[in-house]
Amino acid sequence: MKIEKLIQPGVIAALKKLYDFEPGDNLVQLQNTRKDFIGDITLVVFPFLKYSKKRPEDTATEIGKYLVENINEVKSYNVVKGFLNLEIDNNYWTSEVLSAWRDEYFGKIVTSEDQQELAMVEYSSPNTNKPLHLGHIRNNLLGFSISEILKANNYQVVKTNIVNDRGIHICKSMLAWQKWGNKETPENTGKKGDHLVGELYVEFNKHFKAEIAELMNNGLSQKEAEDQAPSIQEARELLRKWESGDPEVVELWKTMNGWVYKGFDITYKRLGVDFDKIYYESETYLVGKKEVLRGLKEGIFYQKEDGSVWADLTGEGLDHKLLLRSDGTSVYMTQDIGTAKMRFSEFNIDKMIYVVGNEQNYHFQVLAILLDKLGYAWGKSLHHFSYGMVELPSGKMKSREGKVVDADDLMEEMVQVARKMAEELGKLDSLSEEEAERTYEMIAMGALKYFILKVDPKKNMVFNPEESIDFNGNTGPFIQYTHARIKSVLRKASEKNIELKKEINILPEEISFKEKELMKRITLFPAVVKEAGTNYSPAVVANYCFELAKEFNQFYHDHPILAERNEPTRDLRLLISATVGKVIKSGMKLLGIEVPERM
RNA sequence: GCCUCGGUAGCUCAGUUGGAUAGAGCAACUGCCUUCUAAGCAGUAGGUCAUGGGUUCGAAUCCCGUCCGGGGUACCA
Repeated sequence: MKIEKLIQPGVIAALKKLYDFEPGDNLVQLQNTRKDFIGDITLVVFPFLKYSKKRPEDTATEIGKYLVENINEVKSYNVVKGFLNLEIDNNYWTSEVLSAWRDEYFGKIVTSEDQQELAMVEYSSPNTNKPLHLGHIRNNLLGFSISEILKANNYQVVKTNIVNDRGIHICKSMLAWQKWGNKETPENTGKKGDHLVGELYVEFNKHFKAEIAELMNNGLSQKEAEDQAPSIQEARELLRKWESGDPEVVELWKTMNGWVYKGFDITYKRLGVDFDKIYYESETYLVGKKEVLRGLKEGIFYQKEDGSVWADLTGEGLDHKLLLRSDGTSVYMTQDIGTAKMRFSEFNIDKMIYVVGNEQNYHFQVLAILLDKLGYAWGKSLHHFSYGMVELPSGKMKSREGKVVDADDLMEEMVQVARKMAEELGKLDSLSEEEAERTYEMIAMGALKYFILKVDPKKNMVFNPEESIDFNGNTGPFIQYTHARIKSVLRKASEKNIELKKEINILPEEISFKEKELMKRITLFPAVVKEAGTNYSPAVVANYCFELAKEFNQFYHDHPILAERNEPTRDLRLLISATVGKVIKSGMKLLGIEVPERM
């Protein structure tokens, strides 16, 4: 039982008895006692003063006395100003840790399948004209992690990806291949497919930019130049041909997208993310178009004289939104409407979550309204999991200029650093080469993932490519290392035939401050998982894991475990160690981070 | 212009529904491996929580103004 659940009713009863006052739950403010004071949990009594009509100290004392007399687990109290610090009996903490250790699902809420809601999480959603970069990494890691967190909060989760496989951006790469590609393929160059296509995209922009400059020299405005440059005209022509099903163009499109998918698969695999269902824009945009036309027919939308279709959102305090261009082609929004329709007809979705950058807040605000207007009850309930940008010290990444941190390069560098570091420390000498490689990979990904996920998703973050991501301090490897240490102790324990006991018979007064701190920290895990789910925040889990690992390392430093002579103490320390290891492992799993047995 | 999000130590970030003396890590400096893994532990130093008001027992947190920055407001995605 959670400690708050134990104390809260007692406080309410105390207030009723002492002051004949019944507070709402939110008036009873319980918080963990700060380290500088004695106690485990603290009640803030200021809100009760107007009912007690007494000084804060006296009010606190009266309530404290009542709680000690009426709740077994409350051992003692002390009062500092308006804060009532309660000390909880140590037996409570040991029994909580014991049940955490025994509970296979500790921290998770799991019921039978028919009681679970279905959440669909869309993430990644790449364009197929360039390789994945650090921004995509944040997206993928957040999407994967939030899926794991939702599962731990009793959701059935369908991970989905909408691949933006059609449109003008692909045609730019296709055109570049036709004109300047020299018949290069991944096979004849050995290049990764998505990288090859990405190079072509940059190539296109190089020519495009030069053409614009020339046209502007000839007196055109920037806007006119951008519209009339031969490259863009040709790319548009390719798009028209694609839409009309020109076999040659469609063939090239299929081939180049195929290259890209092969490349993406490698990146996704190394990153450790996957999908249960993949949608392709080329298969959903026509559905969207149909929906928009239906909306037009039913008078939900309107058409301008040039043929373009719009939604009037002024009633919602927004602007007018384009849904179909004057030439009848669809825009981003059109496709998202189609995708949503397909998803909801295919799955019984209770909660739809879009993991998409905050630059698209407006887009999703509009999408929700449009779906609602089109008559879908679920429209309003979609959730845009909006996350901040990854920036370089010099500012935003720009893929058009090739100014990006490439996902594959970054992962490879991380592994190299991890390998070098492990070799210098001589840590993995006892492992086979294969196991060592696997561990470098695990540590490198741990460092990268933790670096990204420990930051509040809502906030922008800065990545400095000049400084490699740390492996010491508040990092993934620090937490992984803690786990490996614990595993090492457990291995040694079983070598010595020291078993984890089912009961702990330690005298409460023999429990040290740090031991108790650790036990308290362990019991917090379920609340952390829940909070992470409610707030869509892997960062909450990440920071918890760090605190837990840090406290364990402090404990480990000056508490002998196996060497401890007093058996009950040894048993408790071993139990704490094992449970911390278990919690670290499942916490890190929620972040998509594996933990090694040795490192 | 309008909408929106943000500004916490030199740097990267935490900071629960408003609570006690604002915390970590990195970088700098100093100690600790004959003992269960030193990718660790302990310590020193580092702050006008952008800024000015307001709300109250109490504000980094809530409200208003100002300054600075990001994003959006496209027949781009």
